[in-house]
Amino acid sequence: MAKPATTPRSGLRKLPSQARSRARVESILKAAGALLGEVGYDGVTTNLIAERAGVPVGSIYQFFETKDDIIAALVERFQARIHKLAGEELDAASVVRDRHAFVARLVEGIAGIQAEANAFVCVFSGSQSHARFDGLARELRATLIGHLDQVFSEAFPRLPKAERGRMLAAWSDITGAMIATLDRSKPGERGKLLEELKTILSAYLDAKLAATG
Amino acid sequence: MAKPATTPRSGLRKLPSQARSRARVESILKAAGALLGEVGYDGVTTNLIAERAGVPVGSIYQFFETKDDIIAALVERFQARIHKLAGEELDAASVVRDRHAFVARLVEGIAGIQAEANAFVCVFSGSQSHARFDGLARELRATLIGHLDQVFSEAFPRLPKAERGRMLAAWSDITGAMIATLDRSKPGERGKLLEELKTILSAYLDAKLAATG
DNA sequence: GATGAATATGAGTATATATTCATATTAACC
DNA sequence: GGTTAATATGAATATATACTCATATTCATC
Repeated sequence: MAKPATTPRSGLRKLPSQARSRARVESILKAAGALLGEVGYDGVTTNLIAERAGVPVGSIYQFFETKDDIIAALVERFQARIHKLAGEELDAASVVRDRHAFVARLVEGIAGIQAEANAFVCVFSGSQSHARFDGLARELRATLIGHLDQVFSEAFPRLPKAERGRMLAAWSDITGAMIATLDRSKPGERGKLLEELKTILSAYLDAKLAATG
Repeated sequence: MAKPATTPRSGLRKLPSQARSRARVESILKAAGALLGEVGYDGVTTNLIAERAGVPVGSIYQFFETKDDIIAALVERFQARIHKLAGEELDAASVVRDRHAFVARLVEGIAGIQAEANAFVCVFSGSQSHARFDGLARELRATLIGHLDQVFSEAFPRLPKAERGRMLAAWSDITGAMIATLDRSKPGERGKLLEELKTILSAYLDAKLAATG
């Protein structure tokens, strides 16, 4: 009775096996991601998500145990994207070759999945308000900062470890703040804000490197 | 009966006339500001504030109409500080003279009132989740960004207005994000994080100016 | 087209949290 | 020290929101 009919994976209460339900799960995730950007984590209610997704509340709980599991599913996708970026485009050699291009690819990569990025922001910078996100936030840190830390330590061996850590923490904070702004920006501004974020991170990186030689 | 005994001002339901109650209002504000940094706006409950302040819940409502009025009172103090900074230390001449020192004074000025700064962050970057903060957020923008905008337009006339606007918006986002991190940092890290914030804002400003000549 | 499994539905429940209010205590002033 | 206004107190109330569940519908497979 409480046993799910299909083996649960990936934070889903049960795997949607029919096309109909798979589409529903997608619409729920999409609605939740968009709403996160618009009204923030605590502004998001299950009823809001359901309404936006065009499904009744009950359907949400057909596939997700809790509201937070929706966020968690989005974060999982975010992490998958980071892994993909890491494997394909963001290695030590490419930072050394052209660090501004590296920053640009990172920014574009994250901004390319706005709904998931909104979940990242909510968990990453909101974990202090919601203890249940602690574990997820740690994972996120390991995924994003951990990878960059490795790349940078290889690319810039003269930059002390502590400095690198502070810089990457700040990078994440800055990126998170701008992602949030991005989501509320007018369509025409979006591109300019992305350029702004690239400028900020690049200038900051340059300054850190200049300070250490 | 509903009429307050003293003329209400400054968001307070009634002015505390005795020393005892004035101290209570202070302890409530202090507790609320600290908790904002620790657990965020939605993590703050009136019971938590009361407990931390060492007063019963009822006492909060003796002086504040709603929970948000506590935040509003903190924001008011934040604005007062900005006005003070603006009048005394942050004018166009001083940016032109030494813009890194200007940034440093701004950062120190804001970081010097952590409890109030936490309220600033909560209203400034949280207004999307809480419509009731819309007006307050607009005021904050006018106070902080408005002043800097004026100073910068005088100091750097070659920087286009739109660029200036984007930069100041980003400045606020960055500062907000770092303030939040600051509050959760270990005591020993605080100073270094403040330096980091100065580095970021300075490097960004330099980059913008370099791009425009 | 019949049968069981998957999915849909939304009114109803449980819980958390802001706010009140009736009552008790303390200060101020004559 | 008596009187009134200010303040204190926290159990009780109102409300919002996450989540459930009994029932209805749709899908897959024969």
